[in-house]
Amino acid sequence: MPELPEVETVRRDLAPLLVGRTITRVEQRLEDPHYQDLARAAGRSIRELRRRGKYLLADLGELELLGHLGMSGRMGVVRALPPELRHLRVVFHLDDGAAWYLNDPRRFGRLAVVITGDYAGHPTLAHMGPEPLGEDFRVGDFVRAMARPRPVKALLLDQQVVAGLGNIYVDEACFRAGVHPARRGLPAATARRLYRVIRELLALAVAHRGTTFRDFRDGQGAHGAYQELLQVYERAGQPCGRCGTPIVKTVLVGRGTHHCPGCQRGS
DNA sequence: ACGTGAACCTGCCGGC
DNA sequence: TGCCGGCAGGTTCACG
Repeated sequence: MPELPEVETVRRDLAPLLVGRTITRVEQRLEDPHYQDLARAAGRSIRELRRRGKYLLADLGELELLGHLGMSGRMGVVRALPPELRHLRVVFHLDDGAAWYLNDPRRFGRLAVVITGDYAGHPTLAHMGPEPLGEDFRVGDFVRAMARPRPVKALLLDQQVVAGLGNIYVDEACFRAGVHPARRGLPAATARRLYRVIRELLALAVAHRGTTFRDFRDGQGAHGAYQELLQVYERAGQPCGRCGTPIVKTVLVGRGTHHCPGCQRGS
């Protein structure tokens, strides 16, 4: 569940359970370079839980705990660890007796304790573009970025252009803006439309707690509702809600890509 | 320097 | 039923 709306949902759910707590013990269940210097978190208290793009950032004072869920990472805060979590990687035990865990079958997720603000070992975070729902996401910068001769899909997946978009929301944003994902060098008017769509789409998805696949539930037993609003993602063969043309699935920049041939022209 | 493709893992689903 | 290939919401590394 790891694009901006899903990570923001995790942040909002976990923050009240984590902020003000002290990490008493760090239990790393698997030796993996994806987990770095975690023992340094022991004895630290969590002052704030923030999000940057798809990263979670726990403020530990002079240190900072960076978290990324990868493709399959799930986090929760529980009184007792459920035995059905078959891929527990890391558990942070808290001073109130609760446990903050990362369960991650594919091990693409990352956790690292760093000096606050020192993202040298995390290039994506170090070069993260503007937050799409924030003030620093400027339409002028975005228009310039989208004028480059790369597929729109590649540019939107690039975290330096705008933070937090992934495969689902890129396809959905292209559909809503009527832009073919393989199109290159967008004119300014089209890029402006896409800019507006991205902000609206992500705000709506956050309000719906993101998109959940299959039967996933997070640590609180909740799940996202945005999947009911998906218009192209995972809808290959189904009629477009706008024009009725069947949605097509292709591969673009190495990712499964969904679009409506009727509404999205000009590849 | 920049861009694309493969690699990194495990689980699940559909087809034979 | 069982095996195999293909695919999955991301990032990073190796190449051209």
